[in-house]
Amino acid sequence: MTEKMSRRDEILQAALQCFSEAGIEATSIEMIRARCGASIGSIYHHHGSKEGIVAALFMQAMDDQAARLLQRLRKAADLRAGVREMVLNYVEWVAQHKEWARFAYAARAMVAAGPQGAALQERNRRFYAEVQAWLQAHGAAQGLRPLPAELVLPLIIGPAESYCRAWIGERAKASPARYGEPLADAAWRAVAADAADQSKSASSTTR
Amino acid sequence: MTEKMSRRDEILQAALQCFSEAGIEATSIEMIRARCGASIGSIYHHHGSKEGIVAALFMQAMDDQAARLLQRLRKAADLRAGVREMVLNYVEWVAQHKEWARFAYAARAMVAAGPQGAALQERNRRFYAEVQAWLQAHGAAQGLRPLPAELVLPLIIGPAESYCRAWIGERAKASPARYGEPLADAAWRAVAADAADQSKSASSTTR
Amino acid sequence: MTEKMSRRDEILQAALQCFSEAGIEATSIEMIRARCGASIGSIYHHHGSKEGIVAALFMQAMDDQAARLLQRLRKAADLRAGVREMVLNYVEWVAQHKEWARFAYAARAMVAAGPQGAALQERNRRFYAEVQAWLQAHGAAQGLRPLPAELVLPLIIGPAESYCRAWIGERAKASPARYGEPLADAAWRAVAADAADQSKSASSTTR
Amino acid sequence: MTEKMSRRDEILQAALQCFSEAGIEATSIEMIRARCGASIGSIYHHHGSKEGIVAALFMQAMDDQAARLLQRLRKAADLRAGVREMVLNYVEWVAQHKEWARFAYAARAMVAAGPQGAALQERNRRFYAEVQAWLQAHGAAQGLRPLPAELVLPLIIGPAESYCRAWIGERAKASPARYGEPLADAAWRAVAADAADQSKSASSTTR
DNA sequence: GATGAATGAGCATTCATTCAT
DNA sequence: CATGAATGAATGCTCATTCAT
Repeated sequence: MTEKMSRRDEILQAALQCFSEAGIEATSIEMIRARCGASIGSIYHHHGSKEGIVAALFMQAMDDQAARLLQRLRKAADLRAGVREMVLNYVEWVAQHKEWARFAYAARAMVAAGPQGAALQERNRRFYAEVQAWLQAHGAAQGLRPLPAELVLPLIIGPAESYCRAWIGERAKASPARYGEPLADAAWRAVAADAADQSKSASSTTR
Repeated sequence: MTEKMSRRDEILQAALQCFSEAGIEATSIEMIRARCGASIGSIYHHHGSKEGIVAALFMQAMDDQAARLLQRLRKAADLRAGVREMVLNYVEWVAQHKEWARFAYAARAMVAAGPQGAALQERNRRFYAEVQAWLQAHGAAQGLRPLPAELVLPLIIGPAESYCRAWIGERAKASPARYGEPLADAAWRAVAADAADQSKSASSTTR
Repeated sequence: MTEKMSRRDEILQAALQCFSEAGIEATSIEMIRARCGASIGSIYHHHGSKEGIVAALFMQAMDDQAARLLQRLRKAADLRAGVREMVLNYVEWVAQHKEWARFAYAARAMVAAGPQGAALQERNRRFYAEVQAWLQAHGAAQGLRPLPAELVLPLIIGPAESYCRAWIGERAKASPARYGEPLADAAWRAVAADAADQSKSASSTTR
Repeated sequence: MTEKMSRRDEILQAALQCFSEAGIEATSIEMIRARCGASIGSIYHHHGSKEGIVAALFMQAMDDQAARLLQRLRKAADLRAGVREMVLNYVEWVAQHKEWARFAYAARAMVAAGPQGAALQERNRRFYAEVQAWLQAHGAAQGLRPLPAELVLPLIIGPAESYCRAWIGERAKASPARYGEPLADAAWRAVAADAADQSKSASSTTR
């Protein structure tokens, strides 16, 4: 399994480790080369530039996270379960990919400002649309309190993200995976419609 | 007002603008020099290194934000009001200091990893202790639901931070200041004890 | 001859000329680059640092001098001839390589204090051991007066070195090569056993 | 005694320690300032430039050494005693002033190349003239073997200098002061007229 | 005599990238 | 596809020196 990785992916993995240890800017191509054993020329052949490596790793991270979420949403019964999956998926992904997550937090601004910025924007647009579609299809109109659209995801993911950043930065000890449930509960309380309506909407998403 | 600024502070202001426009790594000392008119030697005389400039600006940001919050907390009547002030202070500070906030988000990891890392940690420790003390003094034991301590601040600030980061990164349009109330409400719902207990504890916090 | 020199050696030759003309500290990488036509990157590619250039040049000088001496010693018939070769080899090498010698006098302290210091010490240890072995094999026990071991080489080479330094520093006019014989005679008088024993030991060293 | 040192001399002593520890080029004015407590302005007031400090320290060293030698020569009975004093004075001075000696070896080239170069040359000329005069006055014409003038001092001092340099560079362990007598004996053998004449000339310097 | 903020030319070194083999 | 020598612009930083107070 691990034995068969393409040269291209070996380079990405070496780069990820370097980025995580030293930071993106402080990592030189030479450091990546020393780690994966490839030649400088080979690295450029496969990725074009340092920025290309960063963008590829970042896009892979976003895609991996999104694919897992959409899969989990498909199995979620109702709105509350869906919100729960969003939070759990987030904390579990970060907990399972600490280095990759550290890199992703640091790389977003860089990728957004680079030549892949437009592609990233488009990717995000599509992903958010899918999530919105799922929410609407599961009764968001009644189940969620009326909120500015751009506030919904921050309310759901914000606390999880905030804790994960603290964990990544060694300012919090416990793995985010341990706090999935309380974070999911809080997310639901943050966005759910008033208590009176919640039981109704949660039980009958079709209406 | 602007007329009377020390050479030291002129340098910091010029650096902040450069950092915000080009990013910290992409800003050279020469760019800062060109902006504030000081000599390279003077910059080093006052700040020692580029890292020293970053650390000074970051510490000032943290201190400014913390000082404002502690002042507002002094006027907050009860637990709910205190939580609200935390959120409002956060979004308002970011809205009023967009460049400084952008810089702060980018600089934290750098400062934490640098020679000022220990000083930052100690500063944070003291600040969190003050906030915790305020919360305890205002009935957190009954008014807040039982939660891991390291989760409380992420739950309160997380959504605000998440939205602010989106705004800073031009992924959200409206000023965070406009969403203070809904974010404060959500924060309260995330951490408040169950409705039944809330009225009790809220009324009993005043003494 | 000059046509076929590796880029690495071209850089060393250019550096030697710069060091000799301006001094080691006063020579900048840019000066070396201008002289040999290589790029800055190429210089660093081949030598790692300015200190690396100095160390390489110094080690080459020591090796060149040592190799020549050991070759001459092989042809020396007896103890007196060997001492004579040591002195002659020293003054002739300096006379033939004035720039290299000037550099070597200036560089020793620097190399000894640098990362190559240990390598230099080991190299010297081996060289002195070879010389001592030659002396012992040629009857040093009887032919030389009893002297502290660490005094033998200073007694033999000291006057030659002292004069060479004066010549290099333009405080003496005549080429050291012209004074080989009187310096060799003096060296022998300095270390040879008393006259009565000298003839004996000198005649018995041949086998 | 030590309590009463002029600010000027305090600076020189601090500079000497810095030079000895870090090397002349690697010592900055700031390092000297930190060591002696004077201000940068004060250092420049007293010595004009870094080169001025080096020149002052070097000239003091030469003067100190020369004054001590001339005093000892006044008490020397004959030629051999004079040669002995030259060697003993040299090794004892170095042994007693290790830092100063280390500095002097490193500084000579620098001072000779600087604006004080002419002054140094003139100083040396006068000193050598005095030594030559003493030698002539004590029968050098008969007592010393016929040698090129520029070889006499290297022959006398060379071995001592060579050993002292090794000691300063930590390549020899024993204090040069311990080897005064063997070095003085060797010096005499190196320059003295043939054995037959030696007793004569040594016993009757006036003829 | 003393002070130390200000100056700015100059330096060693790094590093992403290219390209001939 | 792979290699690694070559490139050279750009950077953070040092440090001797000046000068107004």
